[in-house]
Amino acid sequence: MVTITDIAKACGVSRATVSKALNGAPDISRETADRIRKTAADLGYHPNAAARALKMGRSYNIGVLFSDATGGGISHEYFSRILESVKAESERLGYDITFISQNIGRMSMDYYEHAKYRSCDGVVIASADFTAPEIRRLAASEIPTVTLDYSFDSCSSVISDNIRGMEALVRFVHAKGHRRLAFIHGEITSVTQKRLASFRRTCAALDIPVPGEYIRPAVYHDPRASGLATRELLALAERPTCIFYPDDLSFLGGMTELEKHGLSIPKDMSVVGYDGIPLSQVLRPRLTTYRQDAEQMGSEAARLLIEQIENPDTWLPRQITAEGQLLEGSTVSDIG
Amino acid sequence: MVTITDIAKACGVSRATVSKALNGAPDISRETADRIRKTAADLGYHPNAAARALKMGRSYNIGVLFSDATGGGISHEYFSRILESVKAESERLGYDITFISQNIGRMSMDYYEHAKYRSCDGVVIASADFTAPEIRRLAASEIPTVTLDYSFDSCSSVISDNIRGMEALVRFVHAKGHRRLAFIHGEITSVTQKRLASFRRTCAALDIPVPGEYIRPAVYHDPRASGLATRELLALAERPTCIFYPDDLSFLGGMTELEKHGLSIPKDMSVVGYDGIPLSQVLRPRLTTYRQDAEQMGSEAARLLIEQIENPDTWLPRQITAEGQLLEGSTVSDIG
DNA sequence: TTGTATGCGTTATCAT
DNA sequence: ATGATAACGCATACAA
Repeated sequence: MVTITDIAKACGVSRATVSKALNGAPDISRETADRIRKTAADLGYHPNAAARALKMGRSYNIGVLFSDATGGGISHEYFSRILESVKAESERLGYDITFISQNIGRMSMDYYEHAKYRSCDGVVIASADFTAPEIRRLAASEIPTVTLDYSFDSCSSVISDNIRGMEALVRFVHAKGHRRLAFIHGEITSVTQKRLASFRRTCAALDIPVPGEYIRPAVYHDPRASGLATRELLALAERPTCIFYPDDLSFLGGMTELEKHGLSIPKDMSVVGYDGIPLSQVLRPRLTTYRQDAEQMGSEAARLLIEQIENPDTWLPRQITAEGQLLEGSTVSDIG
Repeated sequence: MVTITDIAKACGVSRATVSKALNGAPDISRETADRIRKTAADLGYHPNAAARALKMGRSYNIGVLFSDATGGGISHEYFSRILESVKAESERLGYDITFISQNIGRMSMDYYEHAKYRSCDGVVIASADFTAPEIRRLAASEIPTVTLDYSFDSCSSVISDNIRGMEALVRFVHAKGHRRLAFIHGEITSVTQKRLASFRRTCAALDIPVPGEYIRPAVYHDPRASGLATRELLALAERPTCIFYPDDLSFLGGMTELEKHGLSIPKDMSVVGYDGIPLSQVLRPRLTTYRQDAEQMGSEAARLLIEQIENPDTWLPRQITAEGQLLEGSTVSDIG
């Protein structure tokens, strides 16, 4: 490994001078600086992140938190796209990313401790149980933190606009003449609560009654659970005319169930999804759904975080809502 | 931040003693060790990874390489599942993972340099252009490296058994009576070459002729490209009776195109996919495909790498092939 | 069994 | 404009 000492020797200067030259300090002569930089390049020098982190207390490393337990695993398209754009934007701005977890090996630490252990300059909480004390501890700590799809008032956050997204879907379906809307929802999280509340509120505003039996619990990204909920809805004395699914993937479970009953979409039953993953748009009929802009959310989160890291004095928490977009497929019939 | 110095003061011993006690050195008395460990816990002590890495030359951090450019981005289900299991297994064994890339911020370094910069103990190359010089440099370096779906003879690797997988699919289709098989393939990579070679070889073994026009190029995970290829196949004077798609997701593009032509699956056209993602099994009809065990591959890769890191002396490169499994859906008609 | 001394690679302070 | 020196937190060879 080539270190500043090697460069110092090669150039016949002190290590201090090398360090300054490499970091563009103003008190080094033009020529010396150039000579040092050239030698560094020739020797293939690159700084040692550990030494730098130790000395400066800055690691240029940001932690990313996916608490898999909560069902928001990396392998779900929505989250993996967020991860990908957080990664891309962070790297563009000079930061690496490391996953933060609990229980690394046999030493147990919570998220906050793990982030400290790795000297993370900041943390992005992408998916987690935000009510858990370990998460709250991290969010309340001195480590700059940005949350996605949830907001603590002490942290910046990027929120997908679930309220408006759900409202747009309900209004669209209403405009097509539907008055019996069933809603299958995922695990109760703040996102779920927002969508459900928005669903109810919009229905109320449009004078659509929502019988209790039209609201069914299921699980995000679990076609089987939504298939089951679909079956229950179909068993009702008065069936809904349109079913809202927790997400696009879950809809596939419903699709199967509807086919089993010999019902065709949208002739016999209308459906809408949520997320707007690419898959939803290659299905036939194209799924009517609401697209969340995961890419934008990820890069926005990275930018917010790094801005805070680099300007701790002028920083104030900001909430950014990422607007989505209604994708008008062909799964809602016009029964007006 | 609480350091060993704080503990040393609190316990009235030297820093060295604390360090030894905490690392379970054999030459510290039972009681002192216990006392020190208790104080450490009370004070909420956790080691500083940077200091430790600097001193020991070991970071307990492994680099993961996803060269997005090559189409193997994190957001493709196959890769995100590999990532997830690499992450889980690494954490279980006491290692964090950090993404390795080129051009971090404005300083440009190649993969090898990036890994050195972060003192990675080892690297998993999950998806990359293995012919690129930067990749070869990394693989040939002194940094322990494990590759997925490609093997350098100096590195351990975990390979999905594409040869056997494709053979299984061809034999299955053949047994159903099909003799006109079309093959749509992804970008030319070593994986693609293996599948294509296996396809051709198995067809030859079964006396199935493969006209050149039945082999069509497309792009992995791109339904549109496969849709196009499908259209070309349908335009042929003599249509195939079964189409092999590059992967399950790509099949969706073909599905759309077949529907446009009023062809139903599998009555008018049989199809098979590859990957066996969950989606393929909730579609109706269920897709006939070959499941790659991404979870096993990821955790196997992590284990191989860490084994090498921790036993550099006894280590020898190993190639592990991960067996998959034919998922017999209902998209291949019996025309025997 | 415990303590002393040293250095990992870097940056920052203060002299020169 | 440049250099000597200390310090970041930790682990280890060696001394006691």
